[in-house]
Amino acid sequence: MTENAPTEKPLRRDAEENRRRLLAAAAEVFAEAGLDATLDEVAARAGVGVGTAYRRFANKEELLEALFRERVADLDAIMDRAAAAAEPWLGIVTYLEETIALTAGDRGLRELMLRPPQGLEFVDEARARLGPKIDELVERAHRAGALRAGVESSDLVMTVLMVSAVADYGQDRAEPPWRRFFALVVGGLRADAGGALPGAALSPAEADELLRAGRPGGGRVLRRRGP
Amino acid sequence: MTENAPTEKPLRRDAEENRRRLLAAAAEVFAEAGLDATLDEVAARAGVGVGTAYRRFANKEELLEALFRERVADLDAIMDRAAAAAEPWLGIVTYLEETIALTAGDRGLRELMLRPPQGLEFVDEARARLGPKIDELVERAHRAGALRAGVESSDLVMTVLMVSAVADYGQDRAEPPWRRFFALVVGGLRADAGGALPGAALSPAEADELLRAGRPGGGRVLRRRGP
DNA sequence: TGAAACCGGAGGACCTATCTCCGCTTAATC
DNA sequence: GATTAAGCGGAGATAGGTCCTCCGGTTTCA
Repeated sequence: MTENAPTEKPLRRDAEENRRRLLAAAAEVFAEAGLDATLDEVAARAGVGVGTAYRRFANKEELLEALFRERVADLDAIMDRAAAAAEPWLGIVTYLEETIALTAGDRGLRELMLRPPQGLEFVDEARARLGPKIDELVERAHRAGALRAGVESSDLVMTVLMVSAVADYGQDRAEPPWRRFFALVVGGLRADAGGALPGAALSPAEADELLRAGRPGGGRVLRRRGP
Repeated sequence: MTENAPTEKPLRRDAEENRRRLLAAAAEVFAEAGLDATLDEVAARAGVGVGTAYRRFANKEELLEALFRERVADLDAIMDRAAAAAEPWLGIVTYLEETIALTAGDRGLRELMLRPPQGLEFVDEARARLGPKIDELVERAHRAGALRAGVESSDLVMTVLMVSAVADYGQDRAEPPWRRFFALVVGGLRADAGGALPGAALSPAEADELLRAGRPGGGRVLRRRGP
């Protein structure tokens, strides 16, 4: 889980331990406070000096990458599982439910996917990979007549967004509240929910722009030094 | 609409004109960029120097208050209209639809209601007024058997939140996209939508905390000078 | 036991936002 | 038209925050 590449020569024991602590602290801090938490905060939570943090990770960006690489890979895994679902409708629900479950309570991951700081290519790559997989899922469900007329893949993305917006709270409960709100929404996607939705769906470009428009802060999360 | 209190002696004509321009510019800027847009931005959009802005409004807080007082009053008006609706279910839809319509495309108003900067009492007062009115609406609808079993007023607030989170875009279209997403959600609230929702609703205190937790920035919008 | 690796955290460099100040301009009044 | 009080612009002072560096002292490991 937290192994380092064997190509580099191993760290001293205390250094290795501190690295582990930093990653654990970063996971907590970014999950709670979002991407613009400072490395000072992370270091403090890890019980370690800032200097140590910057010795292990050249900058905030590098820490984010180390931390979120595998979490983004989880999103890919979810899509694969959804595509392999026995029934089309189950695939849709799998995608929605597991994506929300993964991002609920991890504000950092949400912000990473929704308004990616420039300079994190692995996020852009992931977004580019994920889009077509969702399209596929939607087409399959429509062919089976399982989806409400007129529902497009941007509608599914918006569904994730809507529920995620409200998913911050109460992760510690036995039944996290977002499941309640998800239950509220998901029925509207089913074929038997009623006629076609009003208006036109967002085009991929529009959906993307909406994502990037983001919340306060407008996308500027990393303000690197450099020239 | 933009009249000043007659208790103060009137401004010079150019000053009055600039005040009007500043408010108009502020409405645009805060609607687009949210509450942490700067007064410099507002002044620039108004075609006026920053000095003029700070001469007319002692600080950002005062400008926000002048700007949003009436918009908050609109929320009260919506609640009254919803309470007076011929049928209970219509009341619910009125509340949801009109609130979303008002806040969609006005990011400033949304942030104001969702993570009010400390020191704007009129917002807290409004929030305190609005809560019981929503409760009333829900009770009435339940008595009439119009609402899905177990739906509480916090669920309605969350519905507004969910759709609002996605309402930023495309206000200029004939049919703004949020209506599409609203259509997706609203069916889940009806009595015929299915059994009770899973889990427990958020308590008022929990809902309030979720609101205040807010997005990046955590509530610190005004950073006053002073001692 | 010695040296290489590592540590903490004060503080430097830089940025951004709020608000002030003052020489000049404009509107209102006589 | 002249007088004067009110208003104007916008550079920059001030405060506060973030990212990252630096170096004297400590710890690990051979």
